Amino acid sequence: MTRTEPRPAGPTLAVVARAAAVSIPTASKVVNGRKDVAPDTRRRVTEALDALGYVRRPRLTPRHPPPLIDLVVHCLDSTWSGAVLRGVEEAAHEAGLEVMISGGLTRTRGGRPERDWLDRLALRGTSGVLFNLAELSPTHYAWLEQHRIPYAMIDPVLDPPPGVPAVGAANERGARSAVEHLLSLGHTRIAVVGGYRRKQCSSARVAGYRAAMAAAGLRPRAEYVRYADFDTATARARTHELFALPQPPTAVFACSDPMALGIYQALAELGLRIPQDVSVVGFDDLPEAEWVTPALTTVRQPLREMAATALRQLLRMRDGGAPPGARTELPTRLVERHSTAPPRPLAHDQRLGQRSLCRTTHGT
Amino acid sequence: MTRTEPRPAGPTLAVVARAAAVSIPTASKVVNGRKDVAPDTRRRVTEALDALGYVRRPRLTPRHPPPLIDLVVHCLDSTWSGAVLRGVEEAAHEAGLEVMISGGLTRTRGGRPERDWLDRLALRGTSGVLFNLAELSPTHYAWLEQHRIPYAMIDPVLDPPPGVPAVGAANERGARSAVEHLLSLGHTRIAVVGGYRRKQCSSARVAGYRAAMAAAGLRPRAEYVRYADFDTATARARTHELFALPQPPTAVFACSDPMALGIYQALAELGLRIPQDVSVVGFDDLPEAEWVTPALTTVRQPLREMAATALRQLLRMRDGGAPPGARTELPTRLVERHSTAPPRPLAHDQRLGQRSLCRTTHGT
DNA sequence: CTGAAAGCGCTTACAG
DNA sequence: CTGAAAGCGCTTACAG
Repeated sequence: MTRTEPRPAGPTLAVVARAAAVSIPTASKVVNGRKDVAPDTRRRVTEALDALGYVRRPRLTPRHPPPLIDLVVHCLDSTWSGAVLRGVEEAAHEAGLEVMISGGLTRTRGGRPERDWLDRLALRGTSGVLFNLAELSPTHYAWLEQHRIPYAMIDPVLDPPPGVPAVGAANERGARSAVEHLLSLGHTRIAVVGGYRRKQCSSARVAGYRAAMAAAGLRPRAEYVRYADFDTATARARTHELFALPQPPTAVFACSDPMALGIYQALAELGLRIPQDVSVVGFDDLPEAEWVTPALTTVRQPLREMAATALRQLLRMRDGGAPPGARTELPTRLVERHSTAPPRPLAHDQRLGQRSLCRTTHGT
Repeated sequence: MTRTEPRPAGPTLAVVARAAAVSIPTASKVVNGRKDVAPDTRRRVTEALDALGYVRRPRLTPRHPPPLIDLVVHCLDSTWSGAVLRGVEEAAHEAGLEVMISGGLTRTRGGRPERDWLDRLALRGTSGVLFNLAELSPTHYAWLEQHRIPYAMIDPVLDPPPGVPAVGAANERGARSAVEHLLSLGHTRIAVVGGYRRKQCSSARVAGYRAAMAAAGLRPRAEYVRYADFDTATARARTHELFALPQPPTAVFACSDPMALGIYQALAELGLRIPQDVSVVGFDDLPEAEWVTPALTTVRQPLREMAATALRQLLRMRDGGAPPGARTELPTRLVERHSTAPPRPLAHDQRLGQRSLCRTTHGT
């Protein structure tokens, strides 16, 4: 905890008023920018205010939450968070609010935020809380309701209770466009590396994959569908499994860019080239998609805008607006870069490792 | 600006006290965790507090700044800021403080922060302000002093007035280690791409380059020293200039990782391979150094620790500790990855573009 | 332990 | 325009 100790005391309004030779109410008017003050009086008071370094303390009552919103992120130094932070900060600035970074849920135990954090939040007040990628428990929701703290979710892992703003991307459609792109290139043996097996947010992308395959008359084999918990290292391991299959895929759709990076690593370890030997598509369009070689073709998720939208919805509700209907889905867009190409001719029937043999022959 | 309007009013202490059938002072004691309350009374009050969702408002006087610190960053979605944010947040959490993101200086005009931001900062109070990569004007310093707001600088562009904590990395030594590494590989035609020509922070790295060259008995040619304002695109342009020279370098030291990325781009455009044709060393060790191919050899700057250190120094001073002497410099470390190798034999005398001709011959 | 009384640092009518 | 008076939402002694 902070010290509440000595520290040079700033002057009170009374001191300023005395210095300017006016009453306290008059000084108060100047501080609050009221009009009914004579120019000369205003000048004298302003000077005293400046000279003494008066610091105004807003009165904080439950009716007047401080002009700030809380952003809860799990990991502060990911490029994901960077995009979200920027979107939130811009929208907050527009609304005259500042942004407090909350580590509360980061240091969660068993899904429960630190009691300290909750207490402090209630203590200082907030105009609202924005949860990024969060999975709140019923206890959280109850607590927020009880304290009448408005909140909203950015790309929630689970859908929040009805009436709570939740903004995500068009996961199913986005995934579909990724797979359709691979299909149009001529791939049929397309694998998918999903995020969490059971969570709705990532199952929508796998569903998009299935839908695109089905629309092309293809039934994806069970062994082509893997899950890697949105983790780079796990995706790398899954890729090794995929390419140890009797019939490895010719293309892989990763349900997130960080997982695509894991696929890149595994492919490099296997001596397979992207996109000549294997095509890879990601999902997110984080900055690393451009830094990697070859630059990653991926589905762009408008993170900044998602974050800004969530904040605006929160504010609208707080000000008495109607709650948004269901989850808001912002459109995605396929960004074609250099990680995809038509499949290698013989790849269908041969192990991909035996590259040198396949140069001239043609498969199916 | 925010609305200060209706909003469901939280209960006042008086309401809670009435509900618990105690006096206001007694309710106040419970809220403040005082000991002199009977257990049963405390229970009744606590229940009323919870049931009514009472939100405590700390009294904010100049003697009691809110338990929060402000972090001012220029760009929220860079990996640099991510590292700094994380370091600050961790150190702040340790100290029981929360972190407010300030866009104030981001939206600066002519070096002056928005008046709005300054006013608001004074209004709500802060335990201190941390400036990241900032260049403050005398006006800023005066304002901060007048309002008795403690502050510190993380990797300042210009050194702040004496007595103000400033934490950076050992720029000169770090740069020297980068160039010594290239020297030890056998390079002699080593170019440097610096940040800002006139700013102290980046000139220290160029000085390190010169020192290492001099120690090896080499005098760097003037045309091998370029400046690119810490900008990727500019670094790319400078690289094209460098390799249009009659005698292009065999290695380039970039004074930041983002500039190294620009060098990568230019080299790819020129058909030059890293590290076979040209070696590249960066400075920072941001995440992208690992994502790029080949992985970048670079000088690691402990950003998280720099940020945490700046915060701790600020807090120590606020609590009456002695100001740190001069700028604090944290040690750097060369991280060897895959962007450096010995120079190509003939590279000294031939244009690097003519690769195929040089395979078997040997130069100086 | 409890709470009436006084005080703090304002702000809000409102009389002049 | 100005400021005495009343009020707000507490907290701080302190008497019982």
